[in-house]
Amino acid sequence: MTRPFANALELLRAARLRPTRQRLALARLLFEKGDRHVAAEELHGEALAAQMPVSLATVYNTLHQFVGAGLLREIVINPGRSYFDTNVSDHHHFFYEDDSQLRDIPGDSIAVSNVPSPPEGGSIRRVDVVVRVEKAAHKGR
Amino acid sequence: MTRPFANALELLRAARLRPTRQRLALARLLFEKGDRHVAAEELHGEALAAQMPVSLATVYNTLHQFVGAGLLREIVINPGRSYFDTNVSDHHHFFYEDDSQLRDIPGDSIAVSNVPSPPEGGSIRRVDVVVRVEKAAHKGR
DNA sequence: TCAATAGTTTAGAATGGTTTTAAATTCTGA
DNA sequence: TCAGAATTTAAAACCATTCTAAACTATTGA
Ligand SMILES: [Mn+2]
Ligand SMILES: [Mn+2]
Ligand SMILES: [Zn+2]
Ligand SMILES: [Zn+2]
Repeated sequence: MTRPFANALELLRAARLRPTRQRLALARLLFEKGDRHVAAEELHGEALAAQMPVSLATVYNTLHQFVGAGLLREIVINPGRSYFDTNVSDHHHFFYEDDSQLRDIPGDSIAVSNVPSPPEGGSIRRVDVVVRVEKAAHKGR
Repeated sequence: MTRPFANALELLRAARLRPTRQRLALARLLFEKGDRHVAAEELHGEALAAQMPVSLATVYNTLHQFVGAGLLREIVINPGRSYFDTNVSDHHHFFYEDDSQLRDIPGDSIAVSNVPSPPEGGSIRRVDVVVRVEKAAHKGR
C-alpha cells in the first residue's frame, strides 16, 4: 500500500547502484514529488538550487542509469532535448507545443487498436502516443 | 488520377517557392520515388551522389519550407535527428530500433480511441503513434 | 532588354544539448 | 585499514542543426 520506493536508498539498492551522495540527491528530487517529466538541465538546476551540487555529467549518467534500471523512461518529442518520465507505467502524453510541456494521459482512458504485427521477426517493444496540443484555436483573424 | 504533383516544377509553384535549381533537384529526390522517411544529411548525400550539388544549409532550408507548405511532415523519434516524411496523409509509424528506420503503418488499420480532450483552451493539432519494434524476441537465455 | 528588388544559396561559424575523457575522489568488501 | 572497483567531475569533444552575411539568381515592370 506504500509507494514502491519509499526512500531513495531502497530505490538505489534495488537498482544495484551505489548510494552516493549525488545519486541520493537526484533520486529524491525525481521521485519525491509525484510524477514528473524533466529534462537533464532542468534537474541539474534543481539540484544546484537545493544546495546539492552535482555536475551535469553526473546528472546525465544518473538519468541513463535510472532508465536502464527501469526507474525512468526517456521520451523524445522535439529535436535536441530529452525528457525523463518518472511514471514508468503504461501511459501516453499530451504535448503542449506552446511551452514544450508534457502531461500524462491516464493509461486506461486511451486505447490503440488494430496495430498490425510488424513484418517478419520483429516484436513490439512499446507503443507511444503523443497528442500534440496547441494553446487555442485562433479567434477571428 | 495522376499523382498530385506530377512534376517538381508544378509542386514548387503550388507552394509559391521559386523553382531554383536546388529546390527542383531536392523535390525530385524526395517525391519521385514513393513514400520516404529521410534525414537531412541523407538527402544531402543523395544530392551530391546524383551530381546535383546543394549545400547542407539549403537542404535544411528547403526541408523546412516544404514542411511549412504541407509537402512534408517532420518526425522526431530519437534525440539528435529529425526525419522528413513525404507521406503527409494521416498515418502512423513503426520504428525499428535496430537500424533507426521508419516505416508507415497504413492509416486505416490503426485507431486511437478515447483521447481525452485537452484541458481548457487547448486544441488537438495531431496525434502521433509510434510503434517501437525490436528485431526479434530473444531465444533461450 | 534591363535594371532594381526581393528571394535564394552558400561557406563557414556558432549553437546547445549531450557525450566523452582522463584524472581525482569515494565506496565497498575483505 | 586497504586495495580494487565504481563514481564523479571539469573540461573538451561531438554533431545535427541553425545562423550569418556576403554572393548569386529569379522576377518583374520600365
Ligand atoms: Mn539518452
Ligand atoms: Mn526542424
Ligand atoms: Zn508520463
Ligand atoms: Zn510516414
